[in-house]
Amino acid sequence: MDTIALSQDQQRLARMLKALGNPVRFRIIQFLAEHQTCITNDIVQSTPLAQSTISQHLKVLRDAGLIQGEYEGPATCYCLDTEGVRWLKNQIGNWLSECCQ
Amino acid sequence: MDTIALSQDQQRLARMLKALGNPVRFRIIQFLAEHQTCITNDIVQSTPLAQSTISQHLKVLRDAGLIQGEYEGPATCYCLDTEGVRWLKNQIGNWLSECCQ
DNA sequence: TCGTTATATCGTAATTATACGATATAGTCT
DNA sequence: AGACTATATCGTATAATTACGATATAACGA
Repeated sequence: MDTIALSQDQQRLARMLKALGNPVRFRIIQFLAEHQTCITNDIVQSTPLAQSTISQHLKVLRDAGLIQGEYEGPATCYCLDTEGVRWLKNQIGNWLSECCQ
Repeated sequence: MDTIALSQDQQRLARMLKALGNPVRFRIIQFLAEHQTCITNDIVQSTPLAQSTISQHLKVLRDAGLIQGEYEGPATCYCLDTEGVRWLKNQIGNWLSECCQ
């Protein structure tokens, strides 16, 4: 599957899906959806995992374009990347439309 | 994230997303969508990967409920699990509907 | 029954992901 | 400047994934 590569969009989509495929990251997205916006520590507090671990997961989600983070004083304020999430939902919505409804 | 576990549906969803997050498996799904139905060897031929590798990927997709396979003589005939794909598309469609469109 | 064909599974090596503690960085307040 | 707070990054151990070749399984035809 190296010769028959994915398109740019498909690569982006696969990247997002992979990011979401991890249960911890999936929960982080849910958490952000419920809380609109919050700092890293809020997310850390909601889990039994170490701060460094969560920070790592946040990076993956950020790189995938699913969340955004901006500095607020010493903290980082995270929220969903609604643009990215919408794009993802759109892609999946149109995906395999010929065969699966 | 062990204490605050995912629901049954969310686990199933995450499992599907993880399966699709791999570029090889993503291409297999595309291939099946284009060819409707085909045997393992057709998929193997379309890639530079070994037969055993593809077989392994097919198992992951099958376990995730994204494809179905049934024996046709010595071969296995694969096709999309339209039920599963539709469920996935539905889940993503309704997902985060409050915040993202 | 004995090949032949098509897959699945096994054993295993190499890579990637996941988790942690320790440390670095950067803003804030005194 | 110095202490405090919140995060990110580094180094590293462990686990999971991905790939391969070799082998097992199961149907089919001579």
